[in-house]
Amino acid sequence: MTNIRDLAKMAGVSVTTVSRVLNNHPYVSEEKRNAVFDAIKQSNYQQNINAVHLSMGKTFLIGVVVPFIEHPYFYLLIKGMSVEALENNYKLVLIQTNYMESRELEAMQMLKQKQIDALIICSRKCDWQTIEEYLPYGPIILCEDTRGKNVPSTFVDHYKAFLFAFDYLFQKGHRKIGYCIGRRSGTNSKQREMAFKEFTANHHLPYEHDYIFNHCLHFEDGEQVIHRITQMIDPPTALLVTNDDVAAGIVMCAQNRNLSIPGDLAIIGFNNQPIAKMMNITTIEIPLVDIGRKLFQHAIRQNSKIVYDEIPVKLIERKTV
Amino acid sequence: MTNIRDLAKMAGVSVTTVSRVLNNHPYVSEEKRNAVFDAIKQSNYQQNINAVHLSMGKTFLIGVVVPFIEHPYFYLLIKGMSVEALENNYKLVLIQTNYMESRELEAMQMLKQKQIDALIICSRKCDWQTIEEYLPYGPIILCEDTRGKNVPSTFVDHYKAFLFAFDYLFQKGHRKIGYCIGRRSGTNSKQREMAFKEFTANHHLPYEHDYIFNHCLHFEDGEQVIHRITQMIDPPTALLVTNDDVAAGIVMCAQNRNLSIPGDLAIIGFNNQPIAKMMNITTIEIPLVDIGRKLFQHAIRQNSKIVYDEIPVKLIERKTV
DNA sequence: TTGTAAGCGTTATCAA
DNA sequence: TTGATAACGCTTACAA
Repeated sequence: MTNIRDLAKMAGVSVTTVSRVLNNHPYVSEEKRNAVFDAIKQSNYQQNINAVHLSMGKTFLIGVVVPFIEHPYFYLLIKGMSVEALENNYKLVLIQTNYMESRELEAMQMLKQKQIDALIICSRKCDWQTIEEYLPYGPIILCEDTRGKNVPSTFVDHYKAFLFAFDYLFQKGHRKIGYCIGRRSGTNSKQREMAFKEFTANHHLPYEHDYIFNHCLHFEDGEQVIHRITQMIDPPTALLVTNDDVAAGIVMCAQNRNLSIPGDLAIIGFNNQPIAKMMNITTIEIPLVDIGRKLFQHAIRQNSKIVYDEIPVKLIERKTV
Repeated sequence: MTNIRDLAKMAGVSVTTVSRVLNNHPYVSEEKRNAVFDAIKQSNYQQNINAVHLSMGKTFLIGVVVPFIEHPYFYLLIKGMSVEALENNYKLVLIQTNYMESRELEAMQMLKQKQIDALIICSRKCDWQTIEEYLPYGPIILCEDTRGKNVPSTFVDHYKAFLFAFDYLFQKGHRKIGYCIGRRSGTNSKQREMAFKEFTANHHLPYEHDYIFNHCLHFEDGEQVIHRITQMIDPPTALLVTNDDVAAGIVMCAQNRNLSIPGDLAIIGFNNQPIAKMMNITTIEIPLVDIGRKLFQHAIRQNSKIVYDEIPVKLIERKTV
């Protein structure tokens, strides 16, 4: 492997001059520039990017922490980041945690070790304190409401969104409303639970634990929901479902069981994924790809001013309410 | 930032000794080892991993080329790779190409520049020659049949799989069989087309171009398929669908249009995704997560012997044929 | 406009 | 068991 020094020798110039040519810096005579180019061609030279990184203290790598990838919430976020990464000449390093804290720590370790320039945490298990501990080592961006904390974020106010959706259903006459989430202990889900408490309290409705359906991630999880509902003595008449795949699964299963939607059960999905459009599911649009892009932009932003980027959501009325 | 030299000074030992302690090498007295540990604690020292990489000529990063991530074929492959990456202490660098050749080249450039130790190409646009050109710079692994070529791979013989599925449908009495694919120009789809030609020729059936449905990637694409079929004068009576999401979409749409499945239209999906089980779709199981793992193993395998890793598939009979 | 030389933070060789 | 010191391949003051 020929290196920059060999190149300099071949071209009869200094290493600095080669470096200037390589990086398109000014102050190189046409003559020498060409000499360098010739040498590059002859030698089939290739920069060792690690050396560049070591020298510059930067890798153009952004770490992305996700629990898993096989879920629209995460792969749509990643999709958005990918677009932005491409445009800014960065690459994404994927860190799949499966919600194991040790892997989240590993990711932060990478930041500390300077293997990545910044870290985007899409969802986490670890506590706030841990994150703060790693803050000095580089930008950490979160996809959750961090207002009041010293970490930039792009997020949806799920408390607000849920309250809005509950009210909408209430106006439509529903009094027994439940919801489906992926992971009860998540930060976002805690906000949703707060909204649920607030809503039921405001309207003097009972706070029904049974109306909360956990572990709803994919289309096929809709089956469990319908199954449980049909077994209930006093089932909910409306459901907020935090992703459209699950909503679609619910709608499909309901059909098979002759449960009328929205007659017997009203459904509001989330995300406005293509499947919601196709199946005519009323949904709350969350621009996940866009959120991914913005998360990434935070990650590479130079100015150290912390930005909390709340993303508004929008109700798309279709046929399931 | 304190570095290894500072550490050496603090501990009153040489840089070499510090390095030995850091890497758990033998030949360090307990006394000096402890001195180093103390220094590490006091200084809050953190290795700069880029320096390590430069020195070792290795990054423990594996590049993964996918056109996009929001598709089970790709996210399940990635999922498998992630598992393996974790176990072997590697990280995955995601390169989303959207089938732009320039991005594929960029990925191979990363290999040449030694930013990644190996490259896994899950699907590609570029031609074979381009890949061969980059072969000298590091391991490139493909997820397609590379037998006879000098590149390791893990793959499904889609020619064989299709032929098998066609025969199965033929035995069930079908004479008008079509299929749905994601991208007609892909290597795998070309194999499938060959199988289709072979099958129709063998059984003296007409080779119907109309029976090939392109651009079928997601659940919602099933709608188009059903739409086109209902418009046909002489529609197929059975369909091979290269992914279960699309198969599910087809089944669901058919229900809505009072098309009986399998009465009017038999369906065989691919992958055996959870949705296929839930919707009782007959499918050809392809262990994508496993394939992802094996692809990764090739990528980090030391021995230079080229391995072609054909993965067998399995018919899962359910209710759509 | 050019070049020398000092980093960047490690690992690895070799002599002691 | 230890430690100088030379790589690794690049960028960037600073001097000329």
